[in-house]
Amino acid sequence: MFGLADCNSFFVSCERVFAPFLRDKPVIVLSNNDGCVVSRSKEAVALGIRMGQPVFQIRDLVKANGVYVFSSNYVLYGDMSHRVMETLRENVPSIEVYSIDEAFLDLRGIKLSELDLFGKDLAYKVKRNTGIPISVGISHTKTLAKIASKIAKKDSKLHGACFLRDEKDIRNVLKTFPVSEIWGIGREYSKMLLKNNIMTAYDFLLASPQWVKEKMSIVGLRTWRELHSEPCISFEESIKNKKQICVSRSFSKELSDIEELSQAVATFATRAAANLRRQNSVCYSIHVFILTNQFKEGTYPYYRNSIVTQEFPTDSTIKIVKGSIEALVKIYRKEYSYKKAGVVLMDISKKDNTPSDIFYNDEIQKHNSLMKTLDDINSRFGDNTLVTATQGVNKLITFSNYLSKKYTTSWDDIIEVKI
DNA sequence: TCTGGGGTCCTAGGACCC
DNA sequence: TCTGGGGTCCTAGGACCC
Repeated sequence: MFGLADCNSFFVSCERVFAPFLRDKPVIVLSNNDGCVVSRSKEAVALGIRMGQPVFQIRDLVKANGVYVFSSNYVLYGDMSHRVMETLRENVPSIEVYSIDEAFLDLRGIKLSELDLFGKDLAYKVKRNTGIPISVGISHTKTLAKIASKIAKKDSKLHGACFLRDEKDIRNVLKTFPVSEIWGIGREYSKMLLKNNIMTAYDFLLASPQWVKEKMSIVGLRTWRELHSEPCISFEESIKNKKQICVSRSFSKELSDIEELSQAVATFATRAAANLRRQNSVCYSIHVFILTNQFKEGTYPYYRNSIVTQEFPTDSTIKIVKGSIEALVKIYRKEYSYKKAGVVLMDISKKDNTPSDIFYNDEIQKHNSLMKTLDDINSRFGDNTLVTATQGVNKLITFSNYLSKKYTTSWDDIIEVKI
């Protein structure tokens, strides 16, 4: 049996832990730059606020209904996520962390007859230990467990957990479950299925496997089989290394100066390089992209990207910053103003697998020890203690006008809260 | 000038997830 | 005025090789 533990309105729930009066109030959390809605409380959903909706479209609604608004506080959410995962880990043989607010559960060793109660108890423990409400779904496959957790979320009588076991029960649930809400079926496939008169998960179940494969490739077929209780997606205990590492941001104002743009790109490159070293990998290619404001009327969006490939694979911030600036210079045109930029590291491999003679190279050895020192200092004294000269000392300008405190990780904020 | 059959690798684009 | 950021996988088509 597969379990799925899914935090309810995770970012909103994190804010509520430290501001309990927000319980039962409409609350939303915004994306970077306070651009879009990325988390909504039940009450906010009821007001018709959509996931991903741009904030400026709902200004009046927010004002009229006293919706509480937060900028995203990733330091807080990351720490709270960690706490939730710890409680899960203490209670099951192993977990697969699937995203910041979700984990699949390995339920080996728990009797079938006790699983439903076990799920409810797990939800209770997580709420008690962390303050975060979760929904637990349990069934024969990951896809069905996902559905079960959604059922648990919708029906408060289930007390946080739903166990889908018998074939007959599963079919009854699928009959009322919209096909568009199935894990693995997104907007495009939903449209196609609806056109073919497939509205519910049960309708999809009845489609022929040949038809599903023809229309949705083997990925769609896998979903179909999972709904038939045949496990196709396995439990992945270990965290896999990333095959590409991307750091990108929109700017709060448009940038046209190459100096400003270089500082931003150098900052992205620096973060990406640190992530690369954290997973003990090296990369060959550095991909940089820039784009103008795609929403501006009367102008064509300008998008350019370029890739710089290194002679030897590297994890050095210095080399990666240098490469990304080289790439930027190739695509930069001074007549445009840019709204967004990003750096993607590609052709990633494990550092240990790199032919060792490369690392006898003096220069690379120097970079290795320099990067180790840089990482040590930045982890002790904060991320921007040491930076490259290209990056400059100016912080990236982004909006976050509704930021809460770093309640769980910053001494200053903790002291302030106590007072 | 036209003519075959098979294989691999790479890339772009499209779908999906949170 | 204001529109997020970070990933994965699959497929089709082209280049290239023998």
